[in-house]
Order: sequence, then C-alpha cells, then structure tokens
Amino acid sequence: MLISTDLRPNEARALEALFRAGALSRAALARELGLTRSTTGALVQNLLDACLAKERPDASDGPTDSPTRVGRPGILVEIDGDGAFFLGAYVGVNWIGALAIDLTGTVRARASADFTGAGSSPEKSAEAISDLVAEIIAKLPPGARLNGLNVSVPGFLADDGVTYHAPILGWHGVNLAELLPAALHIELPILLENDANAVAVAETYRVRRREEAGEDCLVVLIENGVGGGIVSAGGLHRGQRLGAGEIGHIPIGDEGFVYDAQRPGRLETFLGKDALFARYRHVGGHATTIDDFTRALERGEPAAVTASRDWARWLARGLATLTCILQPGRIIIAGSVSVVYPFVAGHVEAYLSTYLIEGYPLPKIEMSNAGADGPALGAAYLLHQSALSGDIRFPLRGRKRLEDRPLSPTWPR
Amino acid sequence: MLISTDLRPNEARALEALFRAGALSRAALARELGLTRSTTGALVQNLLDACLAKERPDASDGPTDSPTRVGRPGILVEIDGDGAFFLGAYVGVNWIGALAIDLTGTVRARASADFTGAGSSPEKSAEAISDLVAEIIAKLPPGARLNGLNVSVPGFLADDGVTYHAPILGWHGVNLAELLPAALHIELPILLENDANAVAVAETYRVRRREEAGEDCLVVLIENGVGGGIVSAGGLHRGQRLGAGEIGHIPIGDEGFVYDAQRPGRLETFLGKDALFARYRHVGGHATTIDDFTRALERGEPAAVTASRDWARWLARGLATLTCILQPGRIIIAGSVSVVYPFVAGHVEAYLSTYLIEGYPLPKIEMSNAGADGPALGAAYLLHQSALSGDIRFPLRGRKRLEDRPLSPTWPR
DNA sequence: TTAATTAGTATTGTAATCGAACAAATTGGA
DNA sequence: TCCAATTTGTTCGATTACAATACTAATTAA
Repeated sequence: MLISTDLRPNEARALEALFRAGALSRAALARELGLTRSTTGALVQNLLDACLAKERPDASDGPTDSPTRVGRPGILVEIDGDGAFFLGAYVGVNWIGALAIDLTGTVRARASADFTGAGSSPEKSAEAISDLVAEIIAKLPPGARLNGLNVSVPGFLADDGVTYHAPILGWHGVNLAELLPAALHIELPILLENDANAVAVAETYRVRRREEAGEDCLVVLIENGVGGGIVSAGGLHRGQRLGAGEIGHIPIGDEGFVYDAQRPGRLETFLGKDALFARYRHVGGHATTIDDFTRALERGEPAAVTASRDWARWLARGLATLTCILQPGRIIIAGSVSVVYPFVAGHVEAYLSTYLIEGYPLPKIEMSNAGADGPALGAAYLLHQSALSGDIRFPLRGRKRLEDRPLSPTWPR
Repeated sequence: MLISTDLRPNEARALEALFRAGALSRAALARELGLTRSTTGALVQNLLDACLAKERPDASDGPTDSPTRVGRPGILVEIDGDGAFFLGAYVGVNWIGALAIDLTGTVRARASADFTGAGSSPEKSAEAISDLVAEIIAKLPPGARLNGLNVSVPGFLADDGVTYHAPILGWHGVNLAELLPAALHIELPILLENDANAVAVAETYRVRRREEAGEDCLVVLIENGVGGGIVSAGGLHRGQRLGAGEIGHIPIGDEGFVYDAQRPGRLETFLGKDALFARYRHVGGHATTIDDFTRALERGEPAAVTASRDWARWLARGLATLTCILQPGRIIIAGSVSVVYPFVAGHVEAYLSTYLIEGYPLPKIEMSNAGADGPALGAAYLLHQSALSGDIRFPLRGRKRLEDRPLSPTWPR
C-alpha cells in the first residue's frame, strides 16, 4: 500500500499551496492545484495519515476564501508544524547563531553566542555550531524529526567545487560539511550556503502579497563586506560555482574610502562598515558604532550627514549597475549598516534614476525585515523549500507511515 | 483514443532528449528518460504516429551510444524535422532578417533586407518583417505547420508591461505584437524578445558537449550599443520586466570615449562601435569600418593597437563586474565589434584576473559562433524550446492526429 | 553451433487521477 | 418553517500512464 520514500509530486504541490495560503479547505485546495475534489480528498487523507497536515478544529475564521458564501462550509486543512523540523545556522564575523523552524516555517527555537569567527579555526566553528544545535534540539518537542542543517557563511565555494573560501573569516579551503557531522553526533544532511543568498531567501520566501510571489528580488547585505543575493522566479541565482552575488568586489571607483592594496575601488571599500567610518572620520566624525552614528544622523551632525550622503551616492551607483544587469523588481537593503539607508533613501533614489535610461522601470527599494535572524532563517527556509518541492534528500514522511520502514534523519530521544 | 491538445510530459521529455542527442534507439531513450523499454516503445509509437519523430533508415552510423557492442542493434529514432516550423526575426539598426527552423532546430529558410530601422516607423518594420516572412514561407515544404513568430529587437519592455522602448531604433511605446498580426495576414502567436537575450539563446541552446549543458553563460553583444543575455540553468534570466542585461548602461567610468550628456561613463561609451572609433581617431587612427580596423590591427598599426588595448581594459572591467554579480561559467563575446576581441584576448584575461579575488573561478571567454544569424536564430530557438517543453501556446501534434481536430496555427496552402 | 547480450514488443498489473453520483451542511427565500 | 440552491466532502467505476514480466529478434563472442 505504501511505497515511495519521498513525496509524490502532487503531495508536494499540496503542501506548498497549504504553506502559501496558511489553510485551505479540500475544495479550495483542489481549485488551487487544478485537481478534482475526489483526488484532492485522497491526497489530503494521505497527508493527514502522514502527520504532515491536520484539520483546523475552529472553523470559525473565514477570511480564507470568500466571506458570507452559500453552501456547505469546508473543513480547513493546514500544515502540521510538528511534522518536520529544519535547522539553520550562521557563522558571522562576530557571532554565531542557529535556529529551528517547523514544517509551517515558524521559528520554534533559536540560540546564539558571541564568537570571533575571524580569530578562530573552522574546527572551533563546527563545535560552536554543534553546541547551539544541541541547545536548540532540547527545546523542540520530543521525537522531533530533523530534516537537515544548513549553515550560511560569508564565503563562496572554491574552484574545486567542494571546499569554501571565506577570507573575512580567515577560511581558505575549508570543508565545513565534513567537519560538522563529526562534531554533531547526529546523522543529518549538512548543506552550506552563502550568507547573502540566505538573507535573500529569508526576505522573499514567505510571501504574503500575491503580486510579490514571482517577483525578482535582489538583497544587498552590508556588513564589513558587501554581499548580494539574487532571487529570480522564486529560486536563487547561484551562478556556476554557487558564488554569484559577490557584489562587494565589483570595481566601481578608482579608490575607496578605505585603502585596499589588492583591489582598490571595489564596492566594499565604499559601502562596508569600515569604509563608512573611514569616510566619517575623514570629514571630522568621531562615533565608532553604528548606533552612535545613527544618533549623530538623527541630530543632524554635519560630519555624519556628509558621510552618509557620500555613502548614498556610491550605493546608488552600485544599485544602478545591479539594476541594469538584473532588473530586479525589488531591492532589499540588509545587514547592520542598512540602518543608515532610511536617512538617505531620497538621495539614493534620486541618484539612481539619473543613472538609468528614461522609461526603465525603477526597482522598489526596501529595508530588511528579518534582521539578525536573516542568515540562519534563510538557510533553514532553503531546506524547507527543498523538502516541500519533493527533494529526495529530505523525505517527508510522518509518524503513522514511519513504522513500516526506518527513516534515517530522525533524532532518537 | 486521442486526448490532450499538447504534449504529455514524457513526450516532451522524449523530444528534448532526441533533440539533444540527435538520434537514439528506443532502449537508449528509455535509459535517458528513466523509463522502461516497454513504456518508451509506446511513447515513441505515439511520436511516430504524430509525425514528430521518424526511424532513421540507415542504421549504419554507430557513434551514438557505444561502438562494437554485443547484442541486437537498435533502430535509431530521430526528430522528424517537418513536424513543425518556428519563425525568428530580427529588427536591427541597419538591417532586418528572418529565418525559419524546423523541429530539429535546423535553419530551413532565411531572408534579410537592408532596413534603416532608426529612420523608419514601427509600422514599416512590421511590413518589412511581413514581407520577409512571406518570402520564407514560400521556401518551406507545402503544408508546413508554423508554430509562432518571435521577433528580437534591441530594446526593452516598457513600464506598462505591454509596449517596447528601443531608443536606438527611435521606438518609444511601440507594440509590435499588435502591429504584426495585421501585416502578416496569418494567425500566428507573436512574441518579442530582446536581441542580446536571443543571441544568448542562439549561442547556448544547441549544446553539443555534455559538460556545458547546465552551464551558466553570459553573452555580451557589442554593436553600437552593448547588450547582455544571461542564461542560467538552461533558461534566460529576464528580470522583472524582461529587461535584464542592459549592461551597456552600467556606470563604469567618469567619462567614456564618446560624449554622452545624459549618462556619461556608461559601459557603452567605452565599448560600442562609435566609442572604439572615437578612441581610435583620438590616438591618430583613420579607418572607419571594423574590417579596416582589424586589418590595421593585423599589420600592427600603433593607433589600432593602442585603441584596442584601451578597449580591452574597459571590457575587462565590465566583465569583472558581471562576473562578480553573476559568476557565469562561460562568457561569449558577440556582435560586429567582437572581432576585435581575439587581438586582445590575453590582455582582457590578464586584466580580469586582477579585478577578482584570488580563488574566484575565472569564466571561460569565447567568441560567438552564430554570427549575423544570432538574434533571429535565438528568437526561433526560444519558440522551439517552448514547444519542446510542452508550452500550451505551441501545441505539437502531427498530421495523423491532425485530422481529428482543427489546429489554428497552420499555414493553409 | 551455442551462449551471452541487447533491442523491441505483447501482456498484465497498479497507482493516480477523473467523472459522475450522492449525502451533508450551509444560505436565502417563500 | 420548509424547500430550493449551492457548496463540500466522499464513494465508486473508468481511464491513463507507467512498471514488471515474459517473450521474440538480432547481433557478438566463444
């Protein structure tokens, strides 16, 4: 009676539709998927048996389909969050974080720690991640099925296609995917992802408004380095070696605000945190933290205003380049330096429009929502997305069917 | 017995596999598709009945699968070219062209004419295209089934999502997809495509080597303007309004080789034909055509060498920007100015590597193959691709099944 | 000549889906 | 209050695409 270890195509599509909509009746789901009600009924029954979906007990809320409608009301079906869990982690320059989301995409547990990734070894990073993962697992319901760990790092895949470079962490040829399993003591699929890509997913995966669903989106992540994540047609544009979006390195001026002997004038040397503060000091400013800098901006300190306007001009130039090449519908500014953006939004948009041909559509520019969770959350979302799209690495099968056959990536408790 | 008007999924996959391989036995096709021989046999029979495939009479050539192999030899099945035809056209600044490919992707007819698109009206363009299309259809076998016309233009979709801007043609808010049907006197799906995108498809669609199949590729089309086409995972990256890849407009320097009051220093003002010749004259050169310029390069004329090296430096800078953002595996230089590239290939690669971080993979840089056919050929290939991937706008059904039901996009003769 | 191997086909079984019919639950009138 | 209209969910064949198996056909190697 029961067969394939992974989701069949329409089961995956049903879960995706339920994820997007939150909850649907069988009939509404049938319309969504283009199947008949009878087929959908059987489909839903399978998902219920597998503990991947459940019927919502309170049929009270009605704003799902249409209000005050004739006919027998449907029974709302929604994803059962406890059906599966996905782990995301982030190795940053100053801190490290991890979190778990459930099958509904809700964050169920998070943990973080100060960690000087730059001064430490990849082995230490693996151990730190392992500790955070253990901490998180303890907060999840007993018997929770873990479906993978995705770690986002500020780096890119090396030419060998296996190891990672993360100059900003001092990593050269590191294979975290090999280090982690040893430190974890759990068998779990391990993936790595670029941090800006992860943030891009975090900002775009959970789409509320319908018109934003298929929208192309560019996320610009500004810390000390500057990274970019490109989401097109709902998927990441990763490039040939999963290293697309290294926008911090595009040559854009002759000389940046901070000195760089190797590649002077690249975007990072104008937009990164160090660059901003170098410029700020150059025009007479004194603050050394982003918080102090924004407070100086709030009270209109001339040096801060000047530095932020200079920053805005180069940001606009970078965004113009990116817009010409990618034509995103939306650009999201993320990272700790992004808090400067609201002070100069008008300037950036004005500069940007002078760079583009008339008639060329201007992207919407927005601030990030995910905040510090972004990198780890996006990493976890990527696993969620893979599982819901039927990726065989993340077989979604629930408890009732579980008895028939052993499932490897389960956390025994 | 007969059912859906379009291709069923595995029929489409089978045609795609046959297209890539050229010809396959049923058994080889079964391995390719991951189906059983029995299923594939039925699948092939359907394609034969529909006149979309045919058995190759000479079983003589063997280099399809493996040589000197034991066992009963298979009967090679290949796509029946006459099963369907696709039209592609190109409206350039100086000329206009059109061609027809058959279901195997082979060019079966072409026609072109001098045409000053810049000085003329969109209505005239539509009429000129219509004339060329009539000329082409006359060369095709009687009863040929036409499956659409795709016109590539050096322009981009306007903000309204319907009309096109092509400043270089003097087009502002032109809806060629509405003008064309009236001029054509045939009912035919009409599509428009950016010319650089089309060239990108022309350069990448027909992949011979296996390792290049899924490769990300960037095509840089250098005429007077500079356009880019981005192919990722076998599909075009079109951006939000189908206008991605307008790389000629990225701000890259302070001032170009040619004066531009509106947006000085954008890539086009360094790399376009006018820019190259402006630089050439500036350093004392006299030639006025690309042919003369390359001849000057061949005999080592100092002015030509200087101009080409300056051109190479800015090309490298542009490619560095594009490589950081997109990380293509391959970059193809196309357009009439591209013939300069072989003279400075070494310089471009050397410059490029200085712009990129160490460890970052360098893309392969190649010259275009498609030549002047590129824009129209790519446009036609896009229709071919849509049809083979089961797009309902291009229903592939052959003659035997055709009797049961009227098919609109057929050319009555 | 025979064994091994591979290609193609005929037959049968099965999972996914559709279509039609029907019972259940609701709204809106009469 | 009752009944028509409407929508939901389910049941039960029929259909379809595919797999599994067994068989025949055509070739090479021994």
